[in-house]
Amino acid sequence: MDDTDNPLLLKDQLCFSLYAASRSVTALYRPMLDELGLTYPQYLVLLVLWEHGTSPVKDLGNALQLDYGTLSPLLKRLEANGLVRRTRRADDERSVAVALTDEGAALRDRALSVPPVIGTAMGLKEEEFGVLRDLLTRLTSSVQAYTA
Amino acid sequence: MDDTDNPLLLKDQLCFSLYAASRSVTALYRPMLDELGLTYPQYLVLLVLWEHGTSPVKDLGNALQLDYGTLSPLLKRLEANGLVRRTRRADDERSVAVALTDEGAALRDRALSVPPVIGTAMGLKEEEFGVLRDLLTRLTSSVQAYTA
DNA sequence: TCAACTTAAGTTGTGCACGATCTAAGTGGA
DNA sequence: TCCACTTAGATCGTGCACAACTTAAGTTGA
Repeated sequence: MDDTDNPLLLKDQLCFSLYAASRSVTALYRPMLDELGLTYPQYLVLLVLWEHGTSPVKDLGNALQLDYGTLSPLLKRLEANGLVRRTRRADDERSVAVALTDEGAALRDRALSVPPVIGTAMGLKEEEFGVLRDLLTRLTSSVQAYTA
Repeated sequence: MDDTDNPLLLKDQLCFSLYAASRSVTALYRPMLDELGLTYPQYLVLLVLWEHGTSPVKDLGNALQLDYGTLSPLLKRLEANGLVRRTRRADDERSVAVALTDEGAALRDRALSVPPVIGTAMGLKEEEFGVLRDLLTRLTSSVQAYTA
């Protein structure tokens, strides 16, 4: 078998580079987020809340591309840990508003120390960050357009 | 708060682009792998076996950067589905050799139709694939060097 | 030789992801 | 009005990921 004609070589698979990179970055976050009592997806939810304030579960799902099956139990854990509060909206009883508690809002200050460490560990040049983010964003929207 | 000084904006986080891209690509694979009766991590294990033949669990773990806690049950499911066979090595009873069954080996032919579809759906230019894969590979090794 | 150590693998528990299913609340048209 | 439909969210089951722990086999040095 001629390797140059083999489309199933692991090292050539972009999908595997992506999968491995994503897990390695999550692993990089883990010890720092442990100190904050957060998992990586929980951290992402808080990023949205710190940025946009109280949001319905649906908006969190849109922002992070996660469904209720993932978010409902995750938010329940965040609530159990005292970082958010969930309340049914009065004007639409179907909707649940997720709000930061004082403790959840205060955690933002401690989280500010995280991104610089991540950036350093990634070891890319300044302009490479932009190139990579742009390629990933285009890849994702192309794939999602194809799936839809 | 001035957005340009906010290091916690979701859309600026490379880590989120990575996380979202990885999940979207896995979702792209899902319907095609469903037809083969595989999950995405199972597909990756088979890529290694198709390429290298019978391998100890340890080597699979090294190739895919997965630990025994992930691989042991995954391999048990692949074996239950008749795609691989696990046998203790005679020369070192600690090691378990994972071999393809005839059925597992035959699945390769059907898997050959998958990569072209994935490539099309990603919608990147020819040279962008290489750039992206290279950036991701460097990112991963830099992050892993930092973690170690 | 045999106790200390290392290595390969498995097990358990927690927390994502996601498909499938369910419920309850809101909406719209004949 | 009221029935079909849609929407927001929760729940359940399966399969990763990964940390922590356990077991059994192999290795090594005093």
